[in-house]
Amino acid sequence: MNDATPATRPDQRQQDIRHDFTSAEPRWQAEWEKRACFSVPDVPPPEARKYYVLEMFPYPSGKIHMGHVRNYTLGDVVARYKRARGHLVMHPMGWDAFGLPAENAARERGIHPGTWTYQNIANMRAELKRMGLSIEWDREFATCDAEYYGRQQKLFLDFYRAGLVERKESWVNWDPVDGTVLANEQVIDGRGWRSGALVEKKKLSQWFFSITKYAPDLLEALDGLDRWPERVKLMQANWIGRSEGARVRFRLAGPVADTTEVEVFTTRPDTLFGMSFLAVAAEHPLAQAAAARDPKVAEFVAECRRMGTSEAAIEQAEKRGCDTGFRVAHPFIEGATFPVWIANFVLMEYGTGAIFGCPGHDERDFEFASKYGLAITPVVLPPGADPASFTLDGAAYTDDGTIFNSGFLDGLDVAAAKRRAIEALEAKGQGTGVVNWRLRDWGVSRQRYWGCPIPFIHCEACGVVPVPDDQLPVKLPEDVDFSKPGNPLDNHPTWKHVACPSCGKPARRETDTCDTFVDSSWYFARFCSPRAEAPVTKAAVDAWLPVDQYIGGIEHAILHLLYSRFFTRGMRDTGHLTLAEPFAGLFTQGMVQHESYKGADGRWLYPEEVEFSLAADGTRSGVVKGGNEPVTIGRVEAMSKSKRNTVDPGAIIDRYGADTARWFILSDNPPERDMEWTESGVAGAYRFTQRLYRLVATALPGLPPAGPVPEGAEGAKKLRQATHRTIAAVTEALESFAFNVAVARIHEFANAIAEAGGGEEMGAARREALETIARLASPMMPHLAEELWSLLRPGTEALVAQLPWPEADPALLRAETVTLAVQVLGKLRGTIEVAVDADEATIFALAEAEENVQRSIAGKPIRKRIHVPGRVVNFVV
RNA sequence: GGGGGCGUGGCGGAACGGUAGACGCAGGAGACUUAAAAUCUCUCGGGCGCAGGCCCGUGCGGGUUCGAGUCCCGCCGCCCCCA
Repeated sequence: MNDATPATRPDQRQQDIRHDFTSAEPRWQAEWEKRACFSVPDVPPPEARKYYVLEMFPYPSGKIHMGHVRNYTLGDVVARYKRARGHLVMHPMGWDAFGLPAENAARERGIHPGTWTYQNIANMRAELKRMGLSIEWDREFATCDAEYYGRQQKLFLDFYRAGLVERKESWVNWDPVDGTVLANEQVIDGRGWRSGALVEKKKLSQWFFSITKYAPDLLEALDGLDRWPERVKLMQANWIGRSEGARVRFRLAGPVADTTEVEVFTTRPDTLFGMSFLAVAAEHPLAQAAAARDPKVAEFVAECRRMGTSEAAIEQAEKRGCDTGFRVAHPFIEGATFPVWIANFVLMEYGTGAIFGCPGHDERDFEFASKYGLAITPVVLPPGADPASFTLDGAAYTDDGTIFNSGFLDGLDVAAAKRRAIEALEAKGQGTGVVNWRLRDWGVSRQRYWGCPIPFIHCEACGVVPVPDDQLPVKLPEDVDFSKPGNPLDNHPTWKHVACPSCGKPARRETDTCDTFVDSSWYFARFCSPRAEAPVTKAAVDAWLPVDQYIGGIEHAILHLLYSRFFTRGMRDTGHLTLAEPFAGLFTQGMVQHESYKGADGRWLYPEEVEFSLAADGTRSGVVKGGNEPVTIGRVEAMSKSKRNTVDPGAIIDRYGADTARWFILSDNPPERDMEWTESGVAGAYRFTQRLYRLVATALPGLPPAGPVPEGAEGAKKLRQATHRTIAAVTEALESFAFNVAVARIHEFANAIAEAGGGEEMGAARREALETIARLASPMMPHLAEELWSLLRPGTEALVAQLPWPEADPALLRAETVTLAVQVLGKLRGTIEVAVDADEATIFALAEAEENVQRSIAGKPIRKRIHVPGRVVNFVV
């Protein structure tokens, strides 16, 4: 290769050798489909090693975006790799198809939500298919299919019968103009996002899944999820929010109406002796009682109500309070009483709506007590502090220490004092140790059309009656009117009027539909037997679940995953399946980002509207294409339609092909991080696909037929070692999701093949190398791999998609010699080449003799010799 | 405010406590072209030196170690989650 022959200009000829991805990619996609390469049975044979790969299914917005490309490429690499490793791989795809955008389209453009959704699905399916994903499309479904949501209704009813569903009153955001309930994110500055009307709080009867029943298990089981990212588990644990503490009953010094006690929840019963006040929420009965007899208190209570009630708002708001005039007795200190205040930072929804204040060891209490001149008594002594002289220095002390000023708790540490205090409370009958949870029950009622109808009927005589199983599915009506405000299901003239299944009298259908998080909480189970009569087939889910590798965005780290974990438990307890954890392995990918561009007038520009140029000093600038309007190159940020910094996957595939898009997306950086989509990066990936093709195509005439590789010349052995080391390295990289490293190793291997040249004696080793590189690249560039394979093995039956993964020959992984770094005092002074089995004395002698090492030692005595086999020699002088 | 994570060339990033910067992108020089594209070769952290080579360098300051990007302590900055 290096002995150039200018007269014939070999590269001139080579330039015409090009991989025509435009025809090749659809051809191989058709071939995979024809051979049903990716099909698996609902119930795998007992000897099969099953592997379930799943990416979070998309919302059918109409077009795929780069985030989808990244997500599905990652999953496809795993699926193809695991298949090659001999697993029976299930890799399905479906659509998270219910939700508000379809109703918005209906309102704005008069198109039916169903029509809009199924059109979008058709578009997106075609786009996904162009990516060459190894998906079993026969398992496809959309959550808006009656075949799907009907089974969901069956699960809903089973959960109801198992006591996992309840109906209770709850506050909602009500838009009085649109006549709809708004999600929190639809309320902007207290106004409805569409109508701009002031949102009101309204109490409605709503459906709830009793997720809190599983709170302890949902928390504890996180420990067993060893292939989940730690931070996701941490986020879930925080969300579930277990806190240990005590309920303490304080006797009122004088009864208030019929009330003689106030119950408080606290996580710090160890600090009870540091109490200086008791505080209740504005909605608390005691606050109401105080308000009733004192207009000033009433005014304060009303003020609290107007304030935001989110935890964040409360954290930031100034701590304010108002004395009720009531007093409570201390459970431990005989004869001591403390004032009862109303405080704006106490929440009625959390715990009991009342707290006891210990300003010495709680920051909020400290702030409150300081402001209103309430007593501050320290009862926890920091390590090393002197109890006689210790004072709090302008802040609460919240860390561990030794209890003092606390009677029978004195001398204990915080944890021990909590236990003792609870024992004492229980002995006196004034309290109990309890566990409190932050997790609330899951409200699933939505007052919308495009969702799964909740299968109940309201009867005046019989109350809430479940729809009998044989009347499922409760289908959405087709003829709906979106011109009126409110829920179209409720507005529908006939749909909701039905006979009560119990007494037969006229009754009314439930018009609420399910939160779309319900739809995505069990789709992974339905994929195992997507056409089954029951929601799932037990033999299928028991065999296929859990999902071995689940891949999706970090934005679903809490809700979707938690709800799915809940649903799986619910399905277990209603006999549908037998496991608790649906996702054994979880991988969360980063976002796809791009530079953003603005025109001279500040309008956002699409990347394809900008023409770039490079100045002599390396700075890049841009102008609007076809003119000279200057462009401001902005930050690299998440692709978004509003900033127009998007790249259309369809256009990329048109121009470079799916393999190039996949290769670039994998090569740029580790998949858990945010990646930057760059035009030059894609171009580089494209160059590599062509280079690989050329490497194979030009070598082809000189290759011997396929067969065993003989022991060859020295050069051949080097190439064979590179081949087998690359197999080992790529395998390891794929196993650990280091796809960018796998790509780098394949690049290096391509360089090694090119450098090895094409001498006659190299033939068999060269064939082995080229066949191997095609196969190693196949999970990432499946079409090109097939194309290369068909060149290398014309007429062969098997596709790369059907071949087993290459095996590295251990004999070729071993090296005869190894390069050791030689350091003097930890600084690199040279390297030596030694036989792998050389003894230490030989190695030290050789290292010491090295010219540059000699100079560094400079005749000084060597005090210590360190040898790390295969790595380094270090002399201490 | 609490919790978690991350800081390595111009850029994305490699690196079981053991030769920092693999691989790619961008850049530079050259070859082939009338030219461009494509392709190929060389170069590419900073400084000193004709060179052999030397010094500095993984956010900053300490520490542990024969040896620290990696481990420990304290800062600074950025990101995420819960508020």
